[in-house]
Amino acid sequence: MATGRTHRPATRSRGIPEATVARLPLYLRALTALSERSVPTVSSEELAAAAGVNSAKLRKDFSYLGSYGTRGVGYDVEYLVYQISRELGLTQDWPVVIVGIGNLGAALANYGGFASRGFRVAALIDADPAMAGKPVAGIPVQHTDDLEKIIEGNGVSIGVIATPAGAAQPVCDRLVAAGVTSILNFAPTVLSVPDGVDVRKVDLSIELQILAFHEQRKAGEEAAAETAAVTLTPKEAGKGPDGDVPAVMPA
Amino acid sequence: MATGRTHRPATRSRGIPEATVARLPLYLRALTALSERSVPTVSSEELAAAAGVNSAKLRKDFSYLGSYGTRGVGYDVEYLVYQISRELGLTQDWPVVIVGIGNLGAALANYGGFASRGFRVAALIDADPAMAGKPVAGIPVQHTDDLEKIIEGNGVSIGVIATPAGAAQPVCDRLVAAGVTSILNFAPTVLSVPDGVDVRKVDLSIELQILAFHEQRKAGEEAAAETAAVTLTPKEAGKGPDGDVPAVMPA
DNA sequence: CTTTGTGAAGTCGTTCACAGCA
DNA sequence: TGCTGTGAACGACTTCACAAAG
Repeated sequence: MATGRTHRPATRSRGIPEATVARLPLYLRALTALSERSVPTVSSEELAAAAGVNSAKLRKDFSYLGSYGTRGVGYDVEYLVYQISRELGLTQDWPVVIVGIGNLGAALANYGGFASRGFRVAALIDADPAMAGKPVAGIPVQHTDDLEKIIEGNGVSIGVIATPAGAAQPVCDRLVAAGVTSILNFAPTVLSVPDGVDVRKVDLSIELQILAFHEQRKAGEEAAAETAAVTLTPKEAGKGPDGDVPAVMPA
Repeated sequence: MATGRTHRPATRSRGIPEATVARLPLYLRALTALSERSVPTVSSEELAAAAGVNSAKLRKDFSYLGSYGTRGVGYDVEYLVYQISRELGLTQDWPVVIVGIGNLGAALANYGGFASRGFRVAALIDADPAMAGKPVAGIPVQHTDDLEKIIEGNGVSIGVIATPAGAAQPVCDRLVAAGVTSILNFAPTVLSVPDGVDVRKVDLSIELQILAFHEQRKAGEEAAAETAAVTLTPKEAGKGPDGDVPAVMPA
């Protein structure tokens, strides 16, 4: 997961498990596609396949929202779209600011997926005075000096941080002080925020590292299949599983 | 979390839980920062704070790797950096290709976090013939036609998909056929891949939707605190928790 | 007969709390 | 004494399997 929450003791929000909440957007996306193809109903089996989960999980997830299906038939697509949208709070408009208009910030500003789901890019903010006034994705970039004014003037409660790592915490502090209570962080840093503020992080490098781990493991398995138990029995080959002796030793 | 795996029955790789693997890059980042400041040792408490987790979890995580600490003292920073790097497979070089050089693809190509951790952008690939030859982040973009040649010629096993949703599955199929076994997917689609191929996805829109859910909940709680139990008892207020009556009704 | 909704069982992950070691 | 390493308790999430409903 390129993602994860920070802080906060995993409270069950309105009785809906966090894991379920994280899948609702997935179901919504699949349902929207069906809706566009004018499909009237889906079974849990079909929808689960489209969303990439198994059907038992999907039914359990939906059971937290209520009894929205019809036994022997399935789920009404339009109705489910509405219910999930409402549950996720997408029936209202969410003004969002993006701070840090580098490559990534510009990519985010141009990303179509925002607008389509109730999110509106209310402002782009950057610390570089040379950027000020320049339009990115049709929106003029504003200077960091006006951050508080922008947040308060637009009633923004969701902020996206796409600054370099060093700038992230100060920006975060200012966003929070100005009233932002949800932050999506793309900077490779741990942000500390007061209680009541949600932080979600996306870290590209972390995702790749997780893939590398599994990739390495695949390679190791192939090798192991060839050399098939030469010296050690597969089970219990000494404590700390060392490969080669490292150059550095512990104190 | 902006992330999540697709397919595959959550196999415990080399005995290390998936949840632990996902946190190793976090520890590594914190340790690298300490290393740059020439800090020789850290306690689980300090390191946990820097990584944004609690110390019990950190110790448990490390216990899966081996006994790398010293009781009464803590962990040797350099030694741990080495051990975690090795465990994640970062002591080797991972050539990576990025397919789809739009705003996001360009941002990824320019992202410094890759090179710093053993990942090397081996090639940039785009379907637009007009892009071919143009340098992005100092690397010339190549045309999709040569995808297989590029993958095989560079021994690439990790691919990043940053194409529009519609192009993602075909691109994925070609990557896999050419030998890629790990994919980082930024396109908002569920990719289907054969067994043995890992897919991780990053979906910006999904992250925002999860934030919106919690944001909405916060607003609801404030309102509830004011109107304090007017009509319904907090517990059991009828089955499906409806807000307003929807425009569409179920079949 | 088909497909949902859900208790019960099972699996995985986190936290506690303390024995063990330096 | 201080801090790690870890069994054991706990809690969250998933899967099973079937009763209930259309």
